[in-house]
Amino acid sequence: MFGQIMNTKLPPRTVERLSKYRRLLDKYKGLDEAHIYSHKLAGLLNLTPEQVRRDLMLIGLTGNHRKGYNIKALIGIIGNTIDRQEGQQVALVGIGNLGKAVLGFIRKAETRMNIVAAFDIDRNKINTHIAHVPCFDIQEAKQVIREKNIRIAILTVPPEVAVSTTTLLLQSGIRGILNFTSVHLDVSPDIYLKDYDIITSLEEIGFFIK
Amino acid sequence: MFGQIMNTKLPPRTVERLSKYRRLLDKYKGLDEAHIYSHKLAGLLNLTPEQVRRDLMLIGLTGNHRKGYNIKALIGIIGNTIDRQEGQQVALVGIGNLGKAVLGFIRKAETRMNIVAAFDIDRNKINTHIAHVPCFDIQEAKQVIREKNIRIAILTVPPEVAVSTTTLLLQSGIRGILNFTSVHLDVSPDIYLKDYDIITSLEEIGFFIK
DNA sequence: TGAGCAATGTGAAAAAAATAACAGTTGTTT
DNA sequence: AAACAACTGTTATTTTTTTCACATTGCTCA
Repeated sequence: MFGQIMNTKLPPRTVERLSKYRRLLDKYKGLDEAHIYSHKLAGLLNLTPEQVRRDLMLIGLTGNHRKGYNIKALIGIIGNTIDRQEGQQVALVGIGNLGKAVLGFIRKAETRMNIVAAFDIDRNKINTHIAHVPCFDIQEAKQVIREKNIRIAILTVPPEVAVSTTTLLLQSGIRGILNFTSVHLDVSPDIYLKDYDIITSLEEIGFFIK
Repeated sequence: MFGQIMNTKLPPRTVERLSKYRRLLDKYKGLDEAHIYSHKLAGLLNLTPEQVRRDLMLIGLTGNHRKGYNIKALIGIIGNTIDRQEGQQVALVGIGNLGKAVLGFIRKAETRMNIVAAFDIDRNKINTHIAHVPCFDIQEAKQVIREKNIRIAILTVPPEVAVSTTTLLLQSGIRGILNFTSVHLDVSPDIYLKDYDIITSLEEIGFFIK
């Protein structure tokens, strides 16, 4: 309906920005105008208009030379590009403060990334629901991940068990990991790993403002 | 002692990696060998040896052509490069699940980024200590931030108040922000802002593994 | 209707970052 | 002590990402 899925490779930075365009515009949807200019969108996200136009060009979205880009079409095509049709299943591994916080975030956001299982070792959490997500014993991970067709894990376990947990996850078929532990995970190149390294980020900020 | 502070501009990616080298090597310190090869260090962090050598070159560290890089010297020079002598003061703003988790992380890590104050609106938290960090009413932010010479804030407040809180922080003299809210913050270019956008990261992972 | 303006779309240039290539060093071995 | 091996230091090349520049388009309004 909104143009075809582009299976040409997109630059990682573009994918990142596309996700942001959509989240921003989800709020605009319905309200206000039906269209938005590249410079408006750029301004809202501290980008340049050229960057925005190029990103949209790459996913085959064409705007109106006078009115800008149709917001619904934009949201639609971004969805066709970066989502799987049926959404993707995500597991949360480690239900501590951080895990709960992440759950809260994602529940509020409009996204097709569905957290469908959480894992922990705490008997008090296992077999309960947290924020509507069923909690399992990490022992059952392999089975649950297979059954629910989960490919992505958010890793919020204590650092001591980060490596062993990762090994288990990879054996269970996980293909992408969002790593909140400060532990470096050594994974093969076909696994998509994204590190959220708080200390490093802080030190980076520290360096650049001094 | 370990070579001079280089005040030439370093690429952001280099600064990021330097922080990681140090964290990794802090664990090696004392143990094992006194030296490490670029290819060993690269292997441990999934980088290329060339990248490592270039980074170290940029901070003026020179290795031994046969033995590699002296680990203590490496840690020392990275410190001289990216730390302030006296460390830097950081505030945690918003003491929810996420805030507490972040506190836990940083307390465990060896870093000169010191969290010296936390802010919230919850009467039950104000004037207590959490993980040895004193908690203040956000109303007092301006005063406390000035007094304690805080320049960096970790923003873990609910999205509804993200923008207003940021305004307050910037008025109080904060120069760098690590933003955990999914809200886009529009700050002037002289403020160093780093976004931890969980949804975007997840969608990016989703795209690249499909 | 047609001139003007304010967008878009995109090739080309520039900047930033990563990778390759290799000469130069240093310890080791015979 | 000469040949070797395995590193480092750095220049050159390639790749990736951003920015520039400008022709083209589509609405508006005189």
